[in-house]
Amino acid sequence: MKIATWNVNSLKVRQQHVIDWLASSGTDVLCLQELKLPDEKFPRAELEAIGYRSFYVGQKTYNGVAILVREGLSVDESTIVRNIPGFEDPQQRVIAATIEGVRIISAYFPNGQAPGTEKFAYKLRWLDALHDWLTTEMTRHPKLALLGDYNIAPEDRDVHDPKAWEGQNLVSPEERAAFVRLIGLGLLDAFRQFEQQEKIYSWWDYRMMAFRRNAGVRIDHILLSKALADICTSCDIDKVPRKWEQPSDHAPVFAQLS
DNA sequence: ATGGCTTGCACCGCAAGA
Repeated sequence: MKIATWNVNSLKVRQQHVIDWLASSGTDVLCLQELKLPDEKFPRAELEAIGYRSFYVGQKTYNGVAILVREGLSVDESTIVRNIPGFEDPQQRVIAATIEGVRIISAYFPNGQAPGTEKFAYKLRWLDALHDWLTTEMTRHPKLALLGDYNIAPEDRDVHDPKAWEGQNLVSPEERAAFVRLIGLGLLDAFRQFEQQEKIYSWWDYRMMAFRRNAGVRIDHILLSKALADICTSCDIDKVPRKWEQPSDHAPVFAQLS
């Protein structure tokens, strides 16, 4: 099973990119973030036409997450969870589904704006709530994958210019500590389970020709429980869609399970 | 130098992203 995550920055604008990438990559399960559309505008029929079922929770203008599943894979509708249980939040950032016995979670972590702001405090509260919920999820589902836009670059090697970024949003000690706490639940960063080239990133600013300069950060991740990490044979970031016309500022991250 | 694009909303310039 090939699983992937992609922040599309508007599914309305990127609908054809998603369809093209699904076809070229052979992905079985694709987690999407930043749909930026309400549920009634989700392109369910268009994705069904190319052989994918959609599970999603959206809202107007902001946020919104989905899981696209190749037809033929077993999904029990009763396993679908939207949002973090017990965490009151009008922002739609989480959807989970059990697919072929694998717990798949698609998550759009808050951006946080900057340390010290109210949005940053919300990010930390949200990270706490995610951690607490995952504690239970991990015991219920030994085979668990947390995919999404984490808005956290875990280490300096995940940042093109660590000096310039030091202490800033996405790399601050508080955010990195939260990432380490997730790892502490028994999750492994799929990307780091393999030999990787240096300076591999998943997001580049639209401005300042950041992509051409490879001035990026690695903030989109696939975390796997031990049972899944044991059967994971590769994890990579596909930069190609970032070169397409009118691209998302994020590139898809994908992993092959057995 | 805190901008530089891109998107959505709404109809103009602003919020938000990271």
